[in-house]
Amino acid sequence: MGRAPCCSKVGLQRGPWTAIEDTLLIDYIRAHGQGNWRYLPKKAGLLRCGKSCRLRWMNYLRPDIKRGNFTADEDDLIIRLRSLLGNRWSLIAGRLPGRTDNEIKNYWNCHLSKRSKHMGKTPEVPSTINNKNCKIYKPKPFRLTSVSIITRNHSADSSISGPNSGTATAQEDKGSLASKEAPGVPWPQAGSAGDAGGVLVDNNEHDIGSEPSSQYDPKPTNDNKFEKLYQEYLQLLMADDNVAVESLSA
DNA sequence: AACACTTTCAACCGCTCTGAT
DNA sequence: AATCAGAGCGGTTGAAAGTGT
Repeated sequence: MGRAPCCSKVGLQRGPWTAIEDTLLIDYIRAHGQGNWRYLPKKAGLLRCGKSCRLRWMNYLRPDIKRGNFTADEDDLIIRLRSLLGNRWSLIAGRLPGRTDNEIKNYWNCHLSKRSKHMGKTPEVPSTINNKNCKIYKPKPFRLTSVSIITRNHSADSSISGPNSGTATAQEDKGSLASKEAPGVPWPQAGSAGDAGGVLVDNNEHDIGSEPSSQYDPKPTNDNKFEKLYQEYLQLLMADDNVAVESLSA
């Protein structure tokens, strides 16, 4: 499945972005919304490849990005989530409003990984996590299709993924900014599109969920069953500190 | 003040995914 | 079924900033 590079590097600007470039990108996205990254730079008058534009927007220019130091709570959450999810930074970012996967990844590499070592905790991901009646297998990341968007709060119409969800599908991205950041839909009330992962099994090791068959399996075999299990998984993830504690001490 | 070393983080790269044709 | 375009993810890089000597 060979394909050409995302852009011809000839004549394209690289390296740090200038204020003028930032302004061009912001203005364009404000007017036309994000998506179509391949053609966006041309239309916006930028000598950048689409990939570079997307990265700049996602990691730096987006209005909802939170700046400043990580709080102790965020530190704790990152450590716990990483112990559960591994280096799935986009999934982790989906649970930290205003933080980007890149930022969290950098923060982990610079601060938290060292701290974890100092504390004598092994940040490595356990193969399984025991909890009461079920285990959660280390989830494999997969991109979520529009079919499998499942919200954290069960609301029927809240299938709007947070703007922080780096795993939104191309289809979702083609929606306007306005639709994603609509008033009254405060991020992050809905589950991040990318954070649907994990497989639940019962104590007899029966797979009661749907083991993704490939690294990015987007299609649960049974939507209702999957949704129920996924909600359980989310509850465990969000509410049960023991999960993180056990996983760290495993 | 000047230099060396370390840390931080924005940006890039390569890969794999989904959806359309 | 095969191919391609568009997109997202995670690992890595390297320049700038910070710190120590």
